[in-house]
Amino acid sequence: MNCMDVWDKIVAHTEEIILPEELKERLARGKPLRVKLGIDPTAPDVHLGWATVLWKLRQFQELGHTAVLIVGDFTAKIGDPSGQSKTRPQLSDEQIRENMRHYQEQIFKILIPEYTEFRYNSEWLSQMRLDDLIRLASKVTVAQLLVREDFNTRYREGTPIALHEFLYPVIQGYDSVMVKADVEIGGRDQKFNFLLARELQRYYGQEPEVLVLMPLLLGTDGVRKMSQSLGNYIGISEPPDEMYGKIMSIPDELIPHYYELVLRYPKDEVNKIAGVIKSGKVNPRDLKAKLAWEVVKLYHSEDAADKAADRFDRIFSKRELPEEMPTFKLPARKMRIVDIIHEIGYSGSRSEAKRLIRQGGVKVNGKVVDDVEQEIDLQAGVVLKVGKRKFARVVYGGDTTSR
RNA sequence: GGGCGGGUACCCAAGUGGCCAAAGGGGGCAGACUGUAAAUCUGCUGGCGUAAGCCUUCGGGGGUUCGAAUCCUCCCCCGCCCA
Repeated sequence: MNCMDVWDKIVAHTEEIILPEELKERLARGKPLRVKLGIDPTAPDVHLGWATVLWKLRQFQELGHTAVLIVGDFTAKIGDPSGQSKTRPQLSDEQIRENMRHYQEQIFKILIPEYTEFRYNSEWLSQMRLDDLIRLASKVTVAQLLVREDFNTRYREGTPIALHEFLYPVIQGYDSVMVKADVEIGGRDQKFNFLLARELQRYYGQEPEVLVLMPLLLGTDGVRKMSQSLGNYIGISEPPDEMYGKIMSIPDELIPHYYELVLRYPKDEVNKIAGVIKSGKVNPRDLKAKLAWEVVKLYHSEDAADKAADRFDRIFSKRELPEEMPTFKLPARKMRIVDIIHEIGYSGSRSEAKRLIRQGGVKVNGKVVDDVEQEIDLQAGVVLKVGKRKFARVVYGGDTTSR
């Protein structure tokens, strides 16, 4: 692989690199680079959007560079002292450990463990003294911070901005200083924070890190970026059926976008796909099914992908029953339909179950049951469908409940 | 420290004594239509109850009243302006 190949590979699928010459220059030195990636331990699910960043990081690893993962445990332990933000809950050591265990399981589906270094930022932040912090803070002006879009709009709209929120980007930048990052990688929404890191590194006499900014993947709603807190995400560890189903439900316009960012297809192929969709020659559904299949294959297996596709077609295209469904054993021979639904956990409350029944969303053995009071004979076992996608086999069988 | 404006359900937001479990929108769920897409239409959207109804919810505590999201009072929190 010659230099040009390497460079093309690195640039592929990135949104922006700041500055490319600096990166070229550093790569040319032939020494392993330290590539920083910040991790928020409060959001432990790796989703497809985040995965695009991880794949880019993996490329660096394949080229012999080191991934330096900074776990933001310090800030996670503080939480959001003003209590304003639900996305920044306060976590205990225990929870952080638990989240990180879960996180690593997923992350190493993509990253190479031997080239991955984990650092917890409490390591240096908990040692920091107030005078250190003030000195650090003096390097950044409020005007500078107000440039950041979300701060800016909140300021203009008069919604509160707590002082510590201003501090977070500064602290994040300080992390870069502490690990002497050569490169920092992340979504393009991190640009502001990353630029600040460069300035701080310069202040501490370090060569500023190169920024590798990745495009943001749109979530299943097709409008906002994929994010755990917005609930529009597809996790890389989700069961195959879920994953397949969620991908099938993305808006059509997103198909090329997903081929590009999730499957990392080269630009010209993505364009070809977009062209085919536009031409109307192919049912977008088929391209979406292919996409869903590929993604499940990527994160699970070919076999799992086949099964998921098959199940999907059965349930939604042919409107048949899935081959497999969970079985619940309930302790009574006859039960009211509301109670059954609630008992097997397919509704959050009895009222919700009633609602579903009244709206015709519940079927027993293929027949709509719209009477909340309807008693169901479980002696022989029944097949229950709740809403569009929940199925269960329910049978009388003592007091054990199992899936 | 002073003045003004605020805090309502998952989110935004109306409501200023009973007709308020609380308008409207968003989101979500369900149904129709479909390709579990989009768009559209319809319905539902605190809990318990077969139901009548009961219970909990309008920042928190006390109070007035037959009755409070609405009035009084104290407290907490936020924004703007002045210092």
